[in-house]
Amino acid sequence: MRPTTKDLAVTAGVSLATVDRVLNGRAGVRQDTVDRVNQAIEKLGFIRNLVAANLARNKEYRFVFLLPRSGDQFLNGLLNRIGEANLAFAAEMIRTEVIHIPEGDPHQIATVIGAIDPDLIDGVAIMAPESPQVRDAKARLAERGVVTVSFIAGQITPDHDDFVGIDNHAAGATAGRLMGRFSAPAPGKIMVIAETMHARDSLERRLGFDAVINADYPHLSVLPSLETYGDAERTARIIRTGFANHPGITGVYIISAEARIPLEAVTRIAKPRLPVIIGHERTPFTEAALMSDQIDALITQDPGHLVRSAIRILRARRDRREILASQEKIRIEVLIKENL
Amino acid sequence: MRPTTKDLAVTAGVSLATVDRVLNGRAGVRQDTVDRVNQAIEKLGFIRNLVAANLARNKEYRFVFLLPRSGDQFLNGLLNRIGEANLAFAAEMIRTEVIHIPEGDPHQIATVIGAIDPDLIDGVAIMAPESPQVRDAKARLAERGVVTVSFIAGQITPDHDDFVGIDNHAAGATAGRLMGRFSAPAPGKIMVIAETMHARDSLERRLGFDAVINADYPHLSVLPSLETYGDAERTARIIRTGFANHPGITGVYIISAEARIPLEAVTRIAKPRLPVIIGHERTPFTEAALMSDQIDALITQDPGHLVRSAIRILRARRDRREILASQEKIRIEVLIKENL
DNA sequence: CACTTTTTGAGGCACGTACCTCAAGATTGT
DNA sequence: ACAATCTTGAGGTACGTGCCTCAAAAAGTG
Repeated sequence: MRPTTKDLAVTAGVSLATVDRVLNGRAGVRQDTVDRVNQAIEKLGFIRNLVAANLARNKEYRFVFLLPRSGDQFLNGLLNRIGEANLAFAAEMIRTEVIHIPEGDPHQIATVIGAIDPDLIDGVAIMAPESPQVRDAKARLAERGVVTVSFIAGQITPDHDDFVGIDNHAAGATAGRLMGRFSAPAPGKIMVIAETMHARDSLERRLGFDAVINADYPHLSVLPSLETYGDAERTARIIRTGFANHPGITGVYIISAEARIPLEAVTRIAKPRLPVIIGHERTPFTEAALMSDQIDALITQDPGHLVRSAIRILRARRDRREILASQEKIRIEVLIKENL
Repeated sequence: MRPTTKDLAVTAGVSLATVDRVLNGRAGVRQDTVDRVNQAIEKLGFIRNLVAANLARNKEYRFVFLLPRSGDQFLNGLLNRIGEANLAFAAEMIRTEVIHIPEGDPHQIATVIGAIDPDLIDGVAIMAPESPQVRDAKARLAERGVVTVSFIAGQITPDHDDFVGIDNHAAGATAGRLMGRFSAPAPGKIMVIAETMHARDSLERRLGFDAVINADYPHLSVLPSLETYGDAERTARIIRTGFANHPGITGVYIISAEARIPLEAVTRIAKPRLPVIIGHERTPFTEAALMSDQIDALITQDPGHLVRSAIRILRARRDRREILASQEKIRIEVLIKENL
């Protein structure tokens, strides 16, 4: 049988009350008594029964995902996964909700973060671009006892806050490697399309991409990034101009999470179909594009894994428990038609 | 607050005892009473508090992984992950152990499975090649109340048993696609190396691989599979012979989970380094090979995910609970240097 | 020494569910 | 209408831990 607090008490030669004081870090226990209890823990291999502990606390974990409002397919996928996770974790007394934050304005985002009530919320997963305001708001939240994680986007991890998401430099490098290997060994130009290059994520992906291409595929030249600002008309215009100005384009790399608008434009404009097209994230649209050979590869991160990982980390931090790092590492996945 | 059994009793107009009878499927309750309780469950959105339920049952889940004895790196990785999972799941009253089974002989494997004591073990994850003996042994185990999953290798999923692992046909097809795209658009021969082609996994991978190559890369021809039987000397010999007999080999596909022996032989024998080498599974050796450009891509399945998924499925089946399918789908991962 | 302060023990109630017993009520068959 | 059977209620104990109170013991103070 697993040792219980009772066994601990007997082994350490103290009472249950003292064991409880030590286990929960309450004051008023002499150091050598603390040591005796810890030795007993060691000796018996005692593991606190979280099941019972949570029951006794009658605790419910209340977590919030702060996500941008935009309704693109990647975000919709995330929302679905959060809904699923809410069901799956219900049996473990974890409840999650989503709060949508206005895009762009760091002050507004900081305001929303500041409005989190520590009495109602235990932890927050924040998906927001890096900014001093957000950083400060998170720090204040942490002081008030709410744990936070940076979700997909956001800060370079400071020590007191975990990051859930992929290494975007490596993701870009992965795209670069595939672009290089999929391309013919002949000169060609690569068009790069992003929603905006003001986001750290896009920048890092671009850097990773360029690093690989420049190092190993010098016959390919990467054009300056085109920015769509999420606007379909603008996208069509700049892509059309791009192809007009740069004959010899053999590949396209779509950096942003919403590949639909750029890919549709490229498919319409570039005839015949370019040798290599690579994008990011799995959505109903990109999946279909992969199946119908409109795109060659996708670099993705699993939204379900992202969501569950964020929840697990929030809970672990809340309980001041260690996390199983290998489980929480978000993989950069390569998707082609065959392993969809 | 979450509704409890007490709320259920009040809403349904019955006693706690009756609620308990319905919830746990005990006999002796009239159908319309059952319906009333179920309506109350529906109405309140009652979710059984597993935390409390497991505590009350004072149950410990005892699961076993039946793994081949062989000490290759992939298996070692699995063992490590099982150890980790054992720690991570300890707080949830789940204990796992590993039993090694003799390789090869279906009768012996069936004997080991038959020796599982239903009073000591709640569930078993079995990694063993398909065979009638094993199938029967699993069926008998199921009758005695032990849940099972096929782990990585094994049976085509019958209805009463889950499969944890990747679709090997798709995995082979993925390898084929990468081989095709990474290769120059010129005639070439592909050497295929497997430990044995008697295992269903290898066969399926080969079929998937061939399907893609034949369909889309007719300039490549895939040679008959070489079988190493895990023997280093034999491996070196047949590979040497292979290269001697077939000039114009431009790629190698290593099917089996243990890529070390074949890859070392290929690296030693094929000079200059072949244009494309593709293998399976992430191990310390293949990781290093990827980093040092001895191999171009790996098709992998995450051992940690495999182990945790098997455990979650065993627990869910044990509790007669549904699983979250999207979480348990094992992805076919593509690993290159950049997304290691 | 008496006195204060700190440390410890003993015990109890709570969390939500499982599982048990016993008796009372309802329903059935004759 | 009777007994036999089925169904339900009431109440209890248990799981392992958290958290509380009160008193007793130990340690430290002057």
